[in-house]
Amino acid sequence: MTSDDVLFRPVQPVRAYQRVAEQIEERILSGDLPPGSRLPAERDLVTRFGVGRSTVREALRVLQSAGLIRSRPGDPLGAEVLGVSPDNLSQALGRLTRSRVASLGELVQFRMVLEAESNRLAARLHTAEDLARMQDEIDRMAALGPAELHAFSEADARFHQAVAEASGNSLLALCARAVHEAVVAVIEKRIAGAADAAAWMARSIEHHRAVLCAVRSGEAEAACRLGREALFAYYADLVEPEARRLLEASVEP
Amino acid sequence: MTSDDVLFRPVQPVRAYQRVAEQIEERILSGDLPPGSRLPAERDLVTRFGVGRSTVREALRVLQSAGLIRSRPGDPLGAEVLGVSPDNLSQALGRLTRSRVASLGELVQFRMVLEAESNRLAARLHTAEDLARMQDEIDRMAALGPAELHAFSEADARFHQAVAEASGNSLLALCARAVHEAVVAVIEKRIAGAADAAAWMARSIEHHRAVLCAVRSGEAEAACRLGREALFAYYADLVEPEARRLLEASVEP
DNA sequence: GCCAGTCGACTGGTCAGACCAGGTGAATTC
DNA sequence: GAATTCACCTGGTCTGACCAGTCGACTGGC
Repeated sequence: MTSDDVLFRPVQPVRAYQRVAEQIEERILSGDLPPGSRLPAERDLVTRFGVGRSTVREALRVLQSAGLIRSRPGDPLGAEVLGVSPDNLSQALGRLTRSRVASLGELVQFRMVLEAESNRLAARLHTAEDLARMQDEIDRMAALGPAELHAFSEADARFHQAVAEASGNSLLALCARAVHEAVVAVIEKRIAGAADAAAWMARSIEHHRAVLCAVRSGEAEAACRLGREALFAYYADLVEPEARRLLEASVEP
Repeated sequence: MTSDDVLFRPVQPVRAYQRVAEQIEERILSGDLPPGSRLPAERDLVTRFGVGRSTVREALRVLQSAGLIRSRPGDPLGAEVLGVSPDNLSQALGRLTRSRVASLGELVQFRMVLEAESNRLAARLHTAEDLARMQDEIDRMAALGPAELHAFSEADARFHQAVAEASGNSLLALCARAVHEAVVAVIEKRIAGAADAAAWMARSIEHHRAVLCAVRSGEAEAACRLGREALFAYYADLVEPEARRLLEASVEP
């Protein structure tokens, strides 16, 4: 009796650089090499692992492209351990959209899902500090003039970030941020050409106040619905026409 | 008047391997190098880019670790272009959980969000082929004995994959798969030690039938709720006790 | 004594050349 | 015609070298 119908699995050769990268990654993920600590110099690693320098360097490149370490030429302390960051996540999402595997419509719909759920959970699990952070960002947005669109958009991002973190799920928050970034990267130029920035900003502030109100009073479903509707209102006209149907399926009650 | 308060931004030197990697990545993402096509040999790239071989190799390592290409020693055709894959996504998610940035509870809750939304959208947008695929996988699961847990779990994954693809949002499907894989990677050993595999499998099939039924008849909210409840039922006892509160906030109506 | 400049010993980034094991396909042999 | 051999090319690895940049200790002048 075998729980699998394959007795032997095909085994692919493991490259030397891969084993080096795995060992170092294991040390980082296990917390043995905390963020801020330093790796030994490359020429040190060469003797420790018993491999050539190119092998060590390829391993370090892999770790660096995963955002786990950062190296700077001339640094006598060696490469710096960065720990796990969400940059890799947003990078992967960005690739998916740039390669047309995922369209802008799908990206926006995905953001609707994440933000709506963030709102719902935030309404149930928020703390007083969370509410204060959200209020702060709204105040900051309200204080900005129509020419400061970039700063406005950053405050907007921080507001949504605060909501996502209030949800208590850091994974949700990280993904929401990555998707937000990906959407902004795609759509930034289109939104900049919009006609009446002032009206758009006023409406946006209005919406954020409504969300905060729903979150504060614990109306989970209302907060959830508000998030969906707002994204639909902002982006429905910017996505591909055939993607509108997708978005409509998401907002329809 | 500047929309940014910084006139000059700090500029970090761009490494040679980075520019090489960017050029190749650009070609892949733009569709210029479709999946299945081949990159020139390394020694070719050396002359084309005018850099050393180690530089080319480090660039290829970065692309390979991002899942964009795959190289095999001795292949006279050169590295193979794989296109964008979700492997990178699930790898990043796995790192987040392994490094305790995200707990298992958060991972499961995130999966609840994605699957519930997949169910909801699938109920609204499914096609006849989608329904057939789901039915197929349920039949396959029902035909398996209690000893074939691994095959059962794979069919289960394919069922959820079919639902996610029926949602019409490929990004949602990719992320759902990545999260599913990450959950399985963490929890596989715990679930294998569960007492009555047969009862567990029967209950699982029952649940999948209920989801399919709701999707087929277009009951979006019911399908959504079923997804949440099922995940709660399966995993609530396996996550950290303090994470139960998170999950309860997700299922509570 | 203190500060500024110099210098040397590192660092990572890059290159060139070499060797190896493995795969391919054409030439060779039966 | 089929099986075998073999030259050639692939990616993987190692070595040794050089460069530019960084840092710290040393040394000069004030």
